Amino acid sequence: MEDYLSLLNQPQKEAVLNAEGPMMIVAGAGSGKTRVITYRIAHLLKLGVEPFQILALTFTNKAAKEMKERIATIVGNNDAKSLWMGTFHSVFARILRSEAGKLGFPENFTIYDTEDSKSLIKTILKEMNLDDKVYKPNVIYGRISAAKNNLISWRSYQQNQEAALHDKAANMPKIGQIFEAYAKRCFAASAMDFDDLLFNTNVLFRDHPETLHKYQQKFKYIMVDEYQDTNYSQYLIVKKLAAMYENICVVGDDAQSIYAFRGANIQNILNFKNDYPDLKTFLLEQNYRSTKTIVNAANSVISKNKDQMRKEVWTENPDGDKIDVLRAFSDNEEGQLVANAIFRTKMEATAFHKDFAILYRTNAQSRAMEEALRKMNIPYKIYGGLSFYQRKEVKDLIAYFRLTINHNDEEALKRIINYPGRGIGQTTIDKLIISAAENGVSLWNVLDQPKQFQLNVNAGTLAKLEDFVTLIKSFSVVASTQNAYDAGNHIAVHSGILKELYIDKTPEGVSRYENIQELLNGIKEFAENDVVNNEISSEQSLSNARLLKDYLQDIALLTGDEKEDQNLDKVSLMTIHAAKGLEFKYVYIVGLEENLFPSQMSIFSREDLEEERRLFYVALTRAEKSSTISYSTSRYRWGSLISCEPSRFIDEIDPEHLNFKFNHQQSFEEPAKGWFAPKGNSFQPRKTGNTEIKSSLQSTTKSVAQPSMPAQRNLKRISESTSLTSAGSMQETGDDTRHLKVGDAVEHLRFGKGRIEEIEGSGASRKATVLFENAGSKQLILKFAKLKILS
DNA sequence: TGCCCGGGTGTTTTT
DNA sequence: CACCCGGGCA
Repeated sequence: MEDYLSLLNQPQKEAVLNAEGPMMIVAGAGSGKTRVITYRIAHLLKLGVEPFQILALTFTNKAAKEMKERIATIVGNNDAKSLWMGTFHSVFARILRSEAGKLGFPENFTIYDTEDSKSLIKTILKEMNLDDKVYKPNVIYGRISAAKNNLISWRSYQQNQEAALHDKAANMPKIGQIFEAYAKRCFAASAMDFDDLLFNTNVLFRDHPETLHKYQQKFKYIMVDEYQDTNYSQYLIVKKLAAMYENICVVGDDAQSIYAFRGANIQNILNFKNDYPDLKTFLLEQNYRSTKTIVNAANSVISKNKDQMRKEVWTENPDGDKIDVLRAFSDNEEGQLVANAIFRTKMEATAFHKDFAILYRTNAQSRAMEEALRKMNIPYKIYGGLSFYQRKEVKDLIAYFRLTINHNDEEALKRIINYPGRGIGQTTIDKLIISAAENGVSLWNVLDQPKQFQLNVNAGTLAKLEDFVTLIKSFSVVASTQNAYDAGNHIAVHSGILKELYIDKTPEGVSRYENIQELLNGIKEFAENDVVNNEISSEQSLSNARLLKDYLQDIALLTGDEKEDQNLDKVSLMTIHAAKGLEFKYVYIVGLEENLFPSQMSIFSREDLEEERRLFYVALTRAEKSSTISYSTSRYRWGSLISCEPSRFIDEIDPEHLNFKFNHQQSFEEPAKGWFAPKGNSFQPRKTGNTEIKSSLQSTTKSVAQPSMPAQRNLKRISESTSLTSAGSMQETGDDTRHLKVGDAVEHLRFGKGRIEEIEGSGASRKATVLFENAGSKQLILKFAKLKILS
């Protein structure tokens, strides 16, 4: 710890030594940001600051964990553990727990994840008799989330002209009322969603100045990492907490702001100096990670952005290789090209698999990459996607835990009241929900005292409900008297979940059973660990055992598989967002196509496009030795083949850094001109061609094999493994409907004879409105409808 | 009450 | 294409 200053360059050193007052560290990509933060904390401790007086906020659990570990190696485990370091959400969830009473919440409140939130919204829509085709739960969730991130309560939302106009224009004028119902239901369920954790922290600090004061005094030194990604709600929390000492240090890079879509406000960092006139700014511009080629290429891209702080990232590292640009003719071929390149590079450079990463814009792109890697026996690991805690069986058991700890947890209750099946059907649940809503109480309240809340069910059902209540109550007793593992195990057994999964001997069922075992193992590990010491936690007042409720708090905000072994020698696959903060020797950025990267959602506004460009900047700068980019001229999207154009971002790289490699040995010949649909249009089916054969094969196999095939799963396997040479023509699936026009007579397998009234769309999404003689008017997607043409 | 089928819909990105 | 949902049927 003594000689850490010698490891730092001049601006880094200055930033580390500057302990007091407001400061901003603008850290270019690869400029040693984490090193500066960790050493700065070490330095504060050396100056005599107590670890529990330091608050360090990050955006991901991963970043927090990493930083804690690095600090531990410098200052030792004990000090590192006493630091208040974590994500915004986890730190303020912890504070909210100890202050919950002030907001009318119990200390054991539940944290709703996105799935819970959307499910609650759906329930509310049903109750309000709103069509979820018009009121899309996703959109509503987004609106409510955005409002909360801007500290707009449901009350102010309802009075907000702008919001009203927006919702009216979107044909959803009742979002304000849904918001209100949602907020009240969360409260009744003793639950907070992700945004509530920040929103309610703001409420706490606004309505309870003495509480705010307490934390202002406690946190003498505050650091915020990735400050460019803060939203208004987070911004205000930080500002209030720092108001007393103004020992606030924010670290970030405006060029790497990539979370505006979820409310992050890049202006927070661009305008930071307005809040603190005597702000000191430290610029970290020397890059230690990447080659000159990569640094300069990234600079040439980001210089196209208007909203940015002026800075010049540079490096003393060698020039390195140029950036290879690969072109493929299909998404599958793109996977092959990338897998081949990885294979070759690994051989030539004697590198490890873990030195490689494949980065993409959307998760859907991982499939083609996976397939190609698997074919070449290259081990890989996908980050993101469904995490362990989001699997159905894991969520089911955790729902039991949640309900055990917080009886009011509506989403947990709905999830398990009839799982495993105990004869409590949808009708009964609907009655429960209605009764609860009418009386303004939680579902549990109704369950617990059905007579008092006029629950109208027959005696048999009532007995089943009573059994369920008794079961959960018995779990609560166990959970408060036994440690987390014993309680968890007890619940897994007596809920019937373990048995249910044990009986299922399909591969999926076995895997589910194993997942439950793994979850229980995790709890065991947790229960056997020492209680972490911190002075606000309520844990101390209880015995030393770690209880189930402690476990729940621990995992509520975990997303990824945290305990993933970093030493596995595997190629990493992840979205660019997930790659932020990471580095790899060799990086492959795939899918550089217009409407994919940049995303089609972003190309209408400069701000959105600039965010995409920053995303590309982040991707490029992950690489140490080399970056490779690839694109495909066609790709499957929404089930149909579309043609693609290379991304504008390729053109934005200074061409002196690029090396176009367009050789094609391993795939089919370049198709003749006109094979693909003209620009922007969907691919028009033809009778020959790789992709077309494949899709008609699938429908053929399906219609032939269906009667004798028990499970759909088997069908899929067959269509995948059957040789392409056996492909049939399109005849069996219906006539060629490409020249179909209004007025034509057609026949449908199920609806019978009818006449075309209207045709819209093109390619795979081409739809026809058909008036059938007996079945009325239907809208059909021609690709799937299998119409027979009669006239 | 649970399964099968067809239709409809959706893809940014995450705590 | 893959997933979800609702309707129809056993």
